[in-house]
Amino acid sequence: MLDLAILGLLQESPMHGYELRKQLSTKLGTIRAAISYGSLYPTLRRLQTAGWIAEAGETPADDEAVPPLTSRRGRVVYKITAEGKERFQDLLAQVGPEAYEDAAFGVHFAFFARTDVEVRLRILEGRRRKIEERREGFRDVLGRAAERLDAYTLELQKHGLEAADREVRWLEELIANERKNSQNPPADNPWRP
Amino acid sequence: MLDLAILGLLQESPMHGYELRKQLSTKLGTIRAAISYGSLYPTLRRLQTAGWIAEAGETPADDEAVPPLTSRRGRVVYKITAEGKERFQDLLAQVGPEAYEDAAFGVHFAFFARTDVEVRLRILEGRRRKIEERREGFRDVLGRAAERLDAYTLELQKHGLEAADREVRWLEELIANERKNSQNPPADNPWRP
DNA sequence: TAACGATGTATCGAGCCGATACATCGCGCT
DNA sequence: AGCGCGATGTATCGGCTCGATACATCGTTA
Repeated sequence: MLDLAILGLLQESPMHGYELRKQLSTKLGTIRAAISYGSLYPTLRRLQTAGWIAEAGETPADDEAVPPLTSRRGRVVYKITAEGKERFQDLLAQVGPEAYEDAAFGVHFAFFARTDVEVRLRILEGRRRKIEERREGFRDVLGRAAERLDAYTLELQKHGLEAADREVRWLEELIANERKNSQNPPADNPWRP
Repeated sequence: MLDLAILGLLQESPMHGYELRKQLSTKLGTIRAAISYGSLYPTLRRLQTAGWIAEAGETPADDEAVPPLTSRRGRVVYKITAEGKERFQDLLAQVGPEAYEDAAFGVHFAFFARTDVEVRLRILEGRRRKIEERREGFRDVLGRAAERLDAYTLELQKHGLEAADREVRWLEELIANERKNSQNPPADNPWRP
C-alpha cells in the first residue's frame, strides 16, 4: 500500500525521503493522513532490496576521499528502476477488496490519471458499495435503536450518516463522469508532471 | 485509547469480548472503524492484569466437575472493578492533544454524556482547531498549486475541503449548544442505560 | 440430522505510528 | 562575528493495531 504510493511518486521524479513524505501528505487528502518515518524508511529499504528502487547518487562530483570526517550522511535520493515500473503497473491493475478501504482507496485514487478506465470504474464502484453499506449501518442504528442512545451518540450517528451520504453522491458523480468520458474520446488524460 | 472505550462500555454493563466489539463499532460511528480481535483480547488481558476489570463468572451454577470434556472454554464475561471506575474517570478528565485525533476523539465523544461540560468544550474546541488546520491545508493546495495537479488529485482535495468544512460547522453547532446549555440549568444529561 | 451462519475466544506475523535522537543548513538577531 | 532557532533530513525502537487464521459452540432451517 505504501509501496504503490512510493513507486508512483518516484515515477514522476526522483526524490528523497523527506520530500516523499510531504508530497504524500498533500496528495492523499483526508483519507490517508500523514505517513510516519517509522514506516517510510523501512519501506524504502525493503523496496531497494527488492530492486524496485535504487539510490540516485546526488552527483558525487570529484572528491578523492569518500567522507572527510564527521560521517556526513547527507540526503539519499531514490529513483525508480525498470523492474519498479513494472511492479507499479502490476499494483495499479490488481484491485482486490482491500482497495476499497479508506487508506488504500486514497492511494489508488491519487494515481487514477495513470490507471485504465475499467480499473478506475471497478475501484469507484467497489468504494461506493462499501460506503453504501456503511451508510445503511447508520440508518439501521438511527431507525431501530435511536431511543436507546444518548444524545451525543445520536449526534455522532447523524453526522456519520450525512458524511457517508455525501461521499456516495461524490462517488456517483465521478462514476457518471467516467462513463461519459469513456464513450466519446476522453480528449485528454490531464496529468501534468 | 482502547482502554477508555472498554472501561466505558463495561461501566454500562458487564459484557464479553464479542459483544464489546459490536457495541464499539456502532457507538463510534465513522471516525473509528471496527476494532479487531487482535487488539481487543490482548487489551482485555492487560486491563485484567492491571486490575481495572475482572471476570464475572457467568453463573457457574452447581456442577460437580469443572469441565466434563472438550476443554469447554465458553464465553468470558468481564465487569469493571472499583479501581477501573476511578481509572475511567481519570482517562475521561485528562485531555492531551491526542484526544483531538480521529480515533481518540470518537471514543471521547462517545462518552460525552458522562463527561464534565468544561472538558467537553475543551475537546470540541481542540478538535475544531485541528480540523480547521486541515481545512486550511486543503485551501492552500487548491489556491497555490491547483494548476500543477492532475484532475483527480484536484477532485480529492475539493472533496476533502468540503468534508472538513462540514465537520467544522458541525463542531461549531455542538459548541454553541454546550455554551447555551451550560448557562441555564442543563435540564438533563440524557443518558439512558 | 446435517449443514450453515452467527456467535465466541484466541494467536501470529507484519505493518504502522509516535517519540526520540542526531546532524546539517540557512536565516535573522544582536 | 557569533549565536540560536526552526526547517530540513535520516534513522531506530517499542508498542499498538490489523488482517488472517484456527477452532469451538449455538440456533435455525432444509
